[in-house]
Amino acid sequence: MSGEEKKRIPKTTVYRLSVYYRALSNLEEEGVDSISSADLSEIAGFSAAQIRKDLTYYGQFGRPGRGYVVSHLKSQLRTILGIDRDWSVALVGVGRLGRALLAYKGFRKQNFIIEAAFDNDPEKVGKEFSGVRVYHQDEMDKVIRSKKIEMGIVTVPEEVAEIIVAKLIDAGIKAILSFAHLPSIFSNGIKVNQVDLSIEMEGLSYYLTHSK
Amino acid sequence: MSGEEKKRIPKTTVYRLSVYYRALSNLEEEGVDSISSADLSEIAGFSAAQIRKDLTYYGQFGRPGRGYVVSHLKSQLRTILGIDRDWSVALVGVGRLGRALLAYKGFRKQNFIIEAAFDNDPEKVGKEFSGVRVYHQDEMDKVIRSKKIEMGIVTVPEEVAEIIVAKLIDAGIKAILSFAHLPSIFSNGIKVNQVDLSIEMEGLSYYLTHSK
DNA sequence: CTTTGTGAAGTGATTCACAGCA
DNA sequence: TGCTGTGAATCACTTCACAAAG
Repeated sequence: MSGEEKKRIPKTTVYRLSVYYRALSNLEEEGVDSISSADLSEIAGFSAAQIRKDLTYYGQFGRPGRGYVVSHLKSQLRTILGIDRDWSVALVGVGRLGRALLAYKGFRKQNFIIEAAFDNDPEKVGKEFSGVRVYHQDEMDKVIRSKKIEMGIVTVPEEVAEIIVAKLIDAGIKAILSFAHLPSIFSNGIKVNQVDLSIEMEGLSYYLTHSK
Repeated sequence: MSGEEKKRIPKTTVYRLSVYYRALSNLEEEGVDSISSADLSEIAGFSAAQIRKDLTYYGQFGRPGRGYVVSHLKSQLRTILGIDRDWSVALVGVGRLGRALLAYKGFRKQNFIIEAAFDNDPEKVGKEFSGVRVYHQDEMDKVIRSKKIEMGIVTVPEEVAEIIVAKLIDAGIKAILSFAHLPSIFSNGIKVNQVDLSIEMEGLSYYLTHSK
């Protein structure tokens, strides 16, 4: 009754917002405090009209004759993109790649906080890697629910990836980043992001990672 | 004079072909040898008409009344997607994440062969990790050219990522997968894939990884 | 004068629906 | 009968162009 949508937002708009966000972050570091859609267009690689249209789906952030205030627009985009808060994450599979990702600072920088890791190797259970405690896989459901974890990173061998993903979904997780191949479809509306090197060169071009 | 295009192929078609390819791989493992666009639609999550349209941009692979032969279509897609041959890859930054990726078997499975690694730490130069020789970063240009390497994986700290990417481009590399944040635009027509955790949940949805 | 925000126009992508083949 | 391949129709997205605001 109340939540009425105004306009149809194109599917690719949110992706472009993330590009604008990154461009603005760079501009802010360079000390630029205001920018026009025309100038942002040069940096972000989308047309000025496109940028203005994308932004006005969410509000009026600019001022005619002046352009957009970098810090203000950036913070608006943080809210729109949902990166204005922390996301709690669990990592399953504390192998070589798993441990590297636990140590990888990039996640934390983007407000993804890894709260727990899981493995079925008794050697690893109870230990900490990069400050993250490893639990046994049997405890997945319990720990994920009690810590209210929202997202899972899957770095287990391909053979078991599908089972792990099913377990994560059962535990109520809302998004998954998988480094193993998975069947394309999980029905429950869960998004599985698959990190999967594909090709983006010589005229060929498809997404290296995609989401369904 | 000779290379005349027939039809305009939508930008997202190639991405969808990669989804079809993965679905077909699973079907082949399950012993399915023939499938209709309607059934593939169920698995791949795109409409049957969409699937037929996408495929006919590249040829006529099906038979009326019968559908598509899984093994045949799969091999056609391999060719279209450019994954019917090996791609030679260099990895720059033999840190924790770099070594994990060197050990990661997923790349080789997709015909990405890591031919060389680079680091500026004298301790690492000359050593091998997972069978890959580490060279000094000063040798990047020479090694990449002599081994005819086409793609680079960047796992260096964020501060130097931009310089490394510039060097790779100078060395003639055609595609880059970067785990560090980078400015949005590299002009030379090089594709930079940035692995960059973003959000794909609760109505929010943008690409975890994107390419420009 | 500069630049936003936005309806209208134009372009591009998807779905429809069916002729034709197996 | 079953299903592909494809023009035509529909739907979605982007660009144009300009009124209004600073």
